[in-house]
Amino acid sequence: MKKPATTVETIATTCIAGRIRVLNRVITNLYDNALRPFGMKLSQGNVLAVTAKLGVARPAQVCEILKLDTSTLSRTVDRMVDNGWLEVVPDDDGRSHPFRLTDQGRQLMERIIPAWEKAQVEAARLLGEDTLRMLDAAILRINMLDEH
Amino acid sequence: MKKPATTVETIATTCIAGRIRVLNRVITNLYDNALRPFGMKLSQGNVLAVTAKLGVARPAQVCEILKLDTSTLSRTVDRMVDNGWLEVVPDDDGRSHPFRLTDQGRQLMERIIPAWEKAQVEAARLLGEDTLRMLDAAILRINMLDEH
DNA sequence: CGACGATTGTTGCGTATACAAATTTCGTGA
DNA sequence: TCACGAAATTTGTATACGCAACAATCGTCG
Repeated sequence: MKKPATTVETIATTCIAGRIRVLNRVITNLYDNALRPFGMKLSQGNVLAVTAKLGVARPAQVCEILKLDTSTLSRTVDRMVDNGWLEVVPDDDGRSHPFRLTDQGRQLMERIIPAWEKAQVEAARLLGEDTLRMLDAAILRINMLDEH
Repeated sequence: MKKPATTVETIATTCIAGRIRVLNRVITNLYDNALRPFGMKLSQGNVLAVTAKLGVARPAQVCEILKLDTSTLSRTVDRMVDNGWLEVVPDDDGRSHPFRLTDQGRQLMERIIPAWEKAQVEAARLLGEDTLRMLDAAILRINMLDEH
């Protein structure tokens, strides 16, 4: 039964969030480098992928899945519409602004797959199998909380 | 020996980086909320903590530890100097701009500890012990690469 | 000494991120 | 119907992040 006695000097190495952020930067840069030739970054790629899965996507729904603030997604979608990868579709409910992939967006997804797979292999090698299993578990737990 | 046959619809749920980013957003928000009463966000808290550990810190060194681009740190340090938490110290080598905590910065660190600990407990509960172990392992592997 | 390459940071620019506040539209109850 | 609260999204503002280009300083080799 030892009391940890946190000191400012120990926080740097023990902070869970700090270490997740380091991980995030390293891995994100890896994918961003892989996607750069296509003029696309991972954050937009994720939106594209989720939209591909949903068919027609409502912003709130995508934000729920990606745990993104709606204001963040709003501007990301703007850029992707400008790039010709997404298009807004009309909806009965005037408050809703659903969107979907354009043909160009779907073609881009297809073209990107090899680069994405390469980054995926690299990331898996870098992190190790155990880490990947734990990532699955962590995401599961996070998603469970929302449904509760 | 099955070929995975990646399709655009499956990428959303399998992308390692995408899931790490989700994790990062959830956990970062948790700590940012805890630190908000102190006018401080986690990203600055990490710089503060690393600086506390180093005593006198050189930018390149902090960037190496946090895997941050030097341009990002440069501007974060500016803000923290403006806030009175860091001070730049002179150096023989005119290229170097090392910095350290001010008294005010160290006092802030001390005051923050309870809130940080609370977030830390919450994050640990949310992620589970196994995930924390994987985080240790992942960071270790990442740091090993640099030394190689 | 003096030019040149290497080291160390900073600036310009565009995207990503979230909170707070504003906006638009919807549903409902008087 | 119309007024008001709820729901869905956008705007305003500030920080975080990285790449490319620039700036400043240092070492060294001739």
